[in-house]
Amino acid sequence: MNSATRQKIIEAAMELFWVKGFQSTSIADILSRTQVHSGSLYHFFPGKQDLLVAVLEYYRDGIEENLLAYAWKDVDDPIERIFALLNGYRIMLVTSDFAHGCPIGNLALEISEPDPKVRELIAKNFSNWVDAVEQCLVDAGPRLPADTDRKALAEFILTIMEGGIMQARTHRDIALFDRNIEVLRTHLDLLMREAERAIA
Amino acid sequence: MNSATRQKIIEAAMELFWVKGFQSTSIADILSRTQVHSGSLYHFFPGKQDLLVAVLEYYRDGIEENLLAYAWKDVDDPIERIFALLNGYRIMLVTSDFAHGCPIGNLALEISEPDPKVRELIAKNFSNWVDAVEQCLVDAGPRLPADTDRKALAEFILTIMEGGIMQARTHRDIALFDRNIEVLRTHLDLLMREAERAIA
DNA sequence: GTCTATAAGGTGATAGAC
DNA sequence: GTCTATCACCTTATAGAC
Repeated sequence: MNSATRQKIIEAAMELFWVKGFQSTSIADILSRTQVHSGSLYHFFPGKQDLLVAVLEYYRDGIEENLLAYAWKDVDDPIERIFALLNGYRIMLVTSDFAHGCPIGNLALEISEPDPKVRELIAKNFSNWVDAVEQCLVDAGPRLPADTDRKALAEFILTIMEGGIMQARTHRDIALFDRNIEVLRTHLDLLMREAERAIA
Repeated sequence: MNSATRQKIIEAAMELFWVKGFQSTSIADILSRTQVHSGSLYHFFPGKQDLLVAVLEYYRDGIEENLLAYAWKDVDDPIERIFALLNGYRIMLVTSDFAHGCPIGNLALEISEPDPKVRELIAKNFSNWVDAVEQCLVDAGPRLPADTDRKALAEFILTIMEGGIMQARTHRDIALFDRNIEVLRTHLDLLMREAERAIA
């Protein structure tokens, strides 16, 4: 069942979990931001954990239209799509003055003893992201060496995004992120050069 | 000023922050684990934040003897020292059944509005780690291309460590970490091959 | 430096009228 | 579905004797 109130709660919780984290966001924070009252919130969500689950489901269901469609609307080249996606996170870091990191990555490290449902939803969010990047690498076809493990490389790219955000936020310096992306660029260039050599 | 009680508190807090996170660790948790009473704890640490600062200073001051000396005691080759260091985190993940991630990385993402002292200490812990890896890359000398930015590459390696741990913990599957390290290995191999070609 | 007792406020969650 | 009122608990932190 869906309703405007329910949706409003999810979106407020999403924003607050993103910026403050799950533990540091109180139910009172969400109530005051939404102008919803406690009774309504608990009508939709039996507990705070259930709200977290709903937020993670919302991310999971929206990756295509909220993230990928936006990042890729002007980019067709599969390799450049990867960098366009990464650049989306860069813009988010800069425009939020480092308040917004990766919402999933934050939760992944914060939730130490997650109930299985939460952990699996975080994992699913990661693997959907990895699948999308893997598809780019598959679409790059013979530009990469034939024996390149494209899934492993896609996981590697998620790792770089997460680690790059972590370092950039900690130092409050986007150059950390940029240098990480540059090294990734070097790596892909080296792979593509290898592939060219194999053909020649 | 230092005392056995103070040290006992720091070590308990370190372990608890590591496993449960900072917010989720209560003062009562620390008191019950140490058998110290509230009055003593607040005698040494005016507030919970000050305890966090002390823990981060403890990490910062111990990186050489608690982390590097151990990881490198049987390894001299500078490139292999990097993989030995990374393997230390791998062992930690496996032996703790994914309870222990990177203590600094966890805090880096959990603390959203850190007071400046906390953020700077986290940054210092990161940069000390990066400096150590950078030194390995410098020591690798001509095995890497002359124009390789060794600082940027060291930052990249920290990123991979952090992102690899994040993914492995989320999926509760060490293979995620291993595949990340394998791609890094490929990257360094490609760089070393480039360097050889430049000489020839 | 350590102990006991306790304060002051925030937390997630509930009851029950409407 | 929404509102008000409120509970029971846990949190960080303090007071003051020893």
